[in-house]
Amino acid sequence: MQPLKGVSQKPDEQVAESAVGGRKQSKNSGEKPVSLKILADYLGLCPATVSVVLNNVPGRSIPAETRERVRAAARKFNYQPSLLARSLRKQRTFTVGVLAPELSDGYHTMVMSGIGDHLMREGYFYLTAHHRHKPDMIEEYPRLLLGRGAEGLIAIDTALSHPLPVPVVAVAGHRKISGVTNVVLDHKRAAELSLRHLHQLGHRQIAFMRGQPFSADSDDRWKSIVSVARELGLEIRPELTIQLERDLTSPELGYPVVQELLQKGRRFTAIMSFNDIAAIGAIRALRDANLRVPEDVSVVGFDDILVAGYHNPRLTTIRQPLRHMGETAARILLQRLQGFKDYPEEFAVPPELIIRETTAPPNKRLLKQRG
Amino acid sequence: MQPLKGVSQKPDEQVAESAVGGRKQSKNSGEKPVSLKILADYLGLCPATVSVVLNNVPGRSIPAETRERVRAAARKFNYQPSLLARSLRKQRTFTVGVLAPELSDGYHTMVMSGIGDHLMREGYFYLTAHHRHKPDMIEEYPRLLLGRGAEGLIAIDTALSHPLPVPVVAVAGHRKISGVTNVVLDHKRAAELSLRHLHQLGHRQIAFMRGQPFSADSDDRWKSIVSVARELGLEIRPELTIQLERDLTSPELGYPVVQELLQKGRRFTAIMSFNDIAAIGAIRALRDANLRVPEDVSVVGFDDILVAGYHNPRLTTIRQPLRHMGETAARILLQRLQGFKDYPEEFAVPPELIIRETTAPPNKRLLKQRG
DNA sequence: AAGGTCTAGACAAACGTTTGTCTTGTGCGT
DNA sequence: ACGCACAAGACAAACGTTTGTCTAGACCTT
Repeated sequence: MQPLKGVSQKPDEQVAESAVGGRKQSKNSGEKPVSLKILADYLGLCPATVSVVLNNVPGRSIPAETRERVRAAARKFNYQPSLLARSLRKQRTFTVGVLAPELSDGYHTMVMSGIGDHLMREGYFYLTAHHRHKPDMIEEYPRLLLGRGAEGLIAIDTALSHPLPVPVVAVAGHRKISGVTNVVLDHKRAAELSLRHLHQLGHRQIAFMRGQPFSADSDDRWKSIVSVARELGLEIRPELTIQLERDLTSPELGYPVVQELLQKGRRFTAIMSFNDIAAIGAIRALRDANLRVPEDVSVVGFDDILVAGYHNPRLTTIRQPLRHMGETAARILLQRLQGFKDYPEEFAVPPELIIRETTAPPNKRLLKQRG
Repeated sequence: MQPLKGVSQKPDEQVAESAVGGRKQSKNSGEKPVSLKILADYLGLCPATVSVVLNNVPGRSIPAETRERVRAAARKFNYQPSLLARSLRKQRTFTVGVLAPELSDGYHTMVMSGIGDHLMREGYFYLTAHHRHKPDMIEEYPRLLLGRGAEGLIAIDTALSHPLPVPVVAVAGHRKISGVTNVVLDHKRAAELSLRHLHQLGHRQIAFMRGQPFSADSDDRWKSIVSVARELGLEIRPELTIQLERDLTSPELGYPVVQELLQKGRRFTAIMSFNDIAAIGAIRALRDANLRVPEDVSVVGFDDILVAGYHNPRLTTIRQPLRHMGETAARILLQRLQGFKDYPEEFAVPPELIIRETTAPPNKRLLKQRG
């Protein structure tokens, strides 16, 4: 018999046996993990056979007794196959890469949460990278993730610039790129819901926020608003249009721009914000100018991030089913990884209007006063 | 010359050259990534030599001309080494695992953000897993992550039950486990800051929230409060003590418990909440009972998650430097991975009192009325 | 008793790297 | 002309798996 490396000689040793049942993991703390080869040596078998047993490979004849012996040994030494080695051999890593601009704000994490749920449920792992909208990182990280074994990528709000050699699903990425499936909000529907809501309440003087140029959603959303406004016969006035520029995820994003609008003496009875965060900033600017929300000015947010419902007053907003979009993205990616060729180029998810406390009919009297 | 697999025969071919400079990545979309062996075949060298050049291994003599030839070829075929294979060979993956209960709420994502920043800066990747406080998952995922190649683990608010064979850093995990470094808040200091603040304002009838049993921080924080209260001569009354039970990350966590307190007619002028989310729920319950915050009841939160500053009224709270704690955790873990043996068992980070709008002197008149 | 079929498992190659050792050839000094 | 040092790179083993093929013996059939 060969000398064994790192493990006890005696198969029937009691001490080691109890280390499995009890909490004596600490015993194994410093030691290397047990490999197939070591296990095989211990059992007097060859590694291949052990592998076959442990993976229940069909079409191999191994007697039940041997199988049990192998499994017992695996338990005993707490054998964990090296997924690294397995991945190398099988050319499958069961790992995908997730790319996001940021990890700490509500939008992305909500999507990530949906992605994570689905991936873990399906037995996949994921590597995360964030790029803060920096183009060189957006260029570099996909490569790194692929090198690191990612079989596919999910990109959240990320402006991918060219095709990649693996399946990619983009959430809120709007460029059409070959090989990239886009999971997007149905922005037309979103614009309909929000504008119609304000219109029905009686608002006609509405201030609009356009998203930052680097945000993937900005363009589509704006086009939809323009289109729906036309349908409703609502005028979009340039002097009531705010262009966001700053890369912020705090309400400060919406505060100064609304403040400026007020200082210039513009008249409006409602604001359609680009997102909830900016809406909160806008509301603060309004309050600081002694305007009440919604009595004096109505505000509609966008996204329905967690904060929206907690805010005071609670925010009327367009809900993006973010978690669901994340799940959808993960699901589509996994389907594509499983060789499903017939995937959609775009997958639109319907938004929902959540009416809370920041919208009300316009205050005619006030409007007159301020003009 | 050997036949080459998958790449063009001619080294000087113009088309391939331009594929590197231009955006023609799409050409390579379906194909397998180029391996060292293929590259070597193409160059008429052996894989080892190519590896040596590309990694700038010192102590090897390769003429500059050959080196340049190799590098040119690598660029040309957009060679990306398989980190999988490299990891297997070098027994280093540059990957760590991150374990969290949840991905979508402010607390964990803020910590994750700090972790992610530091790890990426140092060239590490990380795999994430979330367990929703389910014990079997807390048991299983570390194993999986290790099998997947994680060299170390960071556990956020996770009740690890036993030592692991790799370095572990826990954020807000309070059990002392061998091999686990704890990054924790200085809870004693936190209790001092918040209680003293309320005490100085004049509050004597304070309702307290105790965290859920499964939350790692709950115990320590409570003990600190009890201890500081004693020092200040403040009485902690059982009928004003709320025990949180539900596993929620929404304000609903704090709403019903405070409502119940009010219905029972308890007198109090301030609430010390277990966290910001619960504080927001508490405030809502107070408002729904026609009590004003802070005029009638003061509320102190905990964590200073993003929402705290956005809320209306803006929340007075104890800031946990969450991002910083994440960074610290990552830094300690990396040090330990680099063989730094002399790591601390515990690393306490000081909190900060953020005074905003939810605390004010007590309303004596009201207190009398309600009694 | 010879041939055939099955069983139990060994063997070897492969995945894509890295790294220690070995070989070949060239140029040098004497 | 000889040995030597050094340059340039080949060779092989290893990391831990998986999987297709092969073999030795056992058992069965006629």
